[in-house]
Amino acid sequence: MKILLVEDDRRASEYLARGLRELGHVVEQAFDGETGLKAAEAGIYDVLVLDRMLPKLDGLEIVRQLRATGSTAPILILSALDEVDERVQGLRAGGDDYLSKPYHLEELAARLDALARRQSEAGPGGKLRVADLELDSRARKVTRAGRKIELTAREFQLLEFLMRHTGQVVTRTMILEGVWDYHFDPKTNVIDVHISRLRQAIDKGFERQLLHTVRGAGYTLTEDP
Amino acid sequence: MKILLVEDDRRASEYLARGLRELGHVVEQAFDGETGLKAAEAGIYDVLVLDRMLPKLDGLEIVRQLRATGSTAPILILSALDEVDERVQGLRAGGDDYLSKPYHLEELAARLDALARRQSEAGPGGKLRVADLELDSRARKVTRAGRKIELTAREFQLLEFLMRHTGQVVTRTMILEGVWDYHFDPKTNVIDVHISRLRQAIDKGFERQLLHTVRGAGYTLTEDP
DNA sequence: CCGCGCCTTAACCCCGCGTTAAGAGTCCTT
DNA sequence: AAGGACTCTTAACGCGGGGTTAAGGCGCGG
Repeated sequence: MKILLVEDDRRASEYLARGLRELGHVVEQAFDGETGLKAAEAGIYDVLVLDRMLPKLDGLEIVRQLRATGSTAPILILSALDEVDERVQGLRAGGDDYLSKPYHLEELAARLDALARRQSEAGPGGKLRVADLELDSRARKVTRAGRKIELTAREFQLLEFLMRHTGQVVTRTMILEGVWDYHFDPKTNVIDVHISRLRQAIDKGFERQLLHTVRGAGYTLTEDP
Repeated sequence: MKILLVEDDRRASEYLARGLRELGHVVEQAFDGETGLKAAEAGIYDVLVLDRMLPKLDGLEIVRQLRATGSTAPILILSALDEVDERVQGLRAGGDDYLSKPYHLEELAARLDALARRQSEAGPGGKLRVADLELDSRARKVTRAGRKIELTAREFQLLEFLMRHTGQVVTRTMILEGVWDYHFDPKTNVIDVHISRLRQAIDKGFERQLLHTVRGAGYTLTEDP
C-alpha cells in the first residue's frame, strides 16, 4: 500500500515511516503542509496520514483543500489532542478517521487497512485474491490452489501491487513508483528480473497463467487469457 | 461470531445489525436493558455490544450485574458521549472497550474482532498455546511438550507478545512498542539478542521450529514451516 | 530479415540477522 | 551497606541471502 505521511516532527516521521515499511508499505514523507498538499494532489496514494498541526499549512486545511478539488482519498488525521471538538473538527473537515497520540503502530496500521479496504476490494484482514491465487498481507503469506508459495520481501511487494491493480495494465513507471518508490528511470532491468522470479513462483507448473506481459506497456495480472 | 446487540434506538439497531450480518456475524437484538441482560446471561454470545443509555436498565448497570455473576464475556460499550470520564466509567464498570458515536461500522467490526480474538487467545486462565508450546500468563509459566521452560521477565514478555499474534508477522517496531514500550528506534540490536535467547529456550532441541525470521519485516510464531 | 524489447541466468556485493562476550544496572542477601 | 548473582543491554564480528546489475539469448513485430 502506498502511503503519504505528512508530519513535521522528523523523529516521529522517521519512526512511523520505518514501522509502516516493515509492514510492507511504501511510504513517502512530507515535512510541511505545502509540500504535503502538493504531493497529495498527485493522487497516487492509497491513503494519507496527516499530522493535525503543521507548519505553513495546517493538517485540517490540507484536508479541506483536497476535498475541495474533489479528491476522495482516504485520510487519517493524527493529533496530540484527544478532545471531542478536535475529533469532530477533523471529521467535519473531511477526514475519514482520527487517531490521537500516543497510539500504537499496530492500531494505526489496522485503521489504515480499514480505510484502504473501504475503497478497494480487499477482503477482511487484508486478503487479496485473483483466481486461485491468494495473498494475506498480515501473515505475509501467499498461496496458489492452496499450496504455499515462498516469496522474498520485494517479490511480495510486487505481487501485492499487481494484485491491487488486477485486470489493469500496470506500467513499468507505475511499478517503479509504487513498489520501489523511484521517481526516475534506473536504466536497468530490475523490474524484468523480479517479474521473472515472480512468474516462476506463482505461475510455473500451473495451467492457467496469471501474469501476462503487455508489449510496450507493462504487465497485467488477470485470470482471463 | 455470535453477537448480542442491546440498543434502544430502533433505527440505529437495525442499521448496525444489518451491517454486522453482512460481515457474516449472527446478530441478536434487544431493545431495552432488562431483556438485554436476560439474553446476555444465557452466555451464548461471543461478544456483547451495549448502548450506554438504555431504558429500564442502563448499559453500565448491565455490565456490573454481568460481571457480578462472574461473566467474562467481552463487552463493547457504545456511547454518544466522548468524555474521558465517560470512557473511564465504562471501562471501570467492566467494559472491555468503549466506542463513541459517530463511529464507522468498520471500526466497530474491527474492535469486535479484536475483543473476540483476545478472549479466545487468552482463553480462561490466561493461557496461550501454539502447537505444543504453552504459556500461562497468570502463573508466568511456559512449557513445551510438557517440559518446563525457564524464562526471564523480558523473554516472557516477548514470547507472550509473539503468541498473542500467532500466525501474523510481528515487526520490530511492533515489538518495541508492545514489549519495551519504546516509541523510538533504539538503534541497537536488543531485539535480535532476545529473539536469539528465546529461540534457544523454546526451539532448541525440538524438531519443529516455531519462531521464524521474516527478512526485512520481523518475526512470526507459527507451527507450519 | 532485422531490430527492439523482453526473459533468464549468473555473479557480485551489501545489508540484515545471529551469535557471543563483555559491561552496566538492579535486586537480593547477608 | 556492601558484595554477589542475575538479567538486560551494547558492541563486535561473521555469515548468508536477497537485491541489483550485466550479459546473452529468444521471440515478436515491422
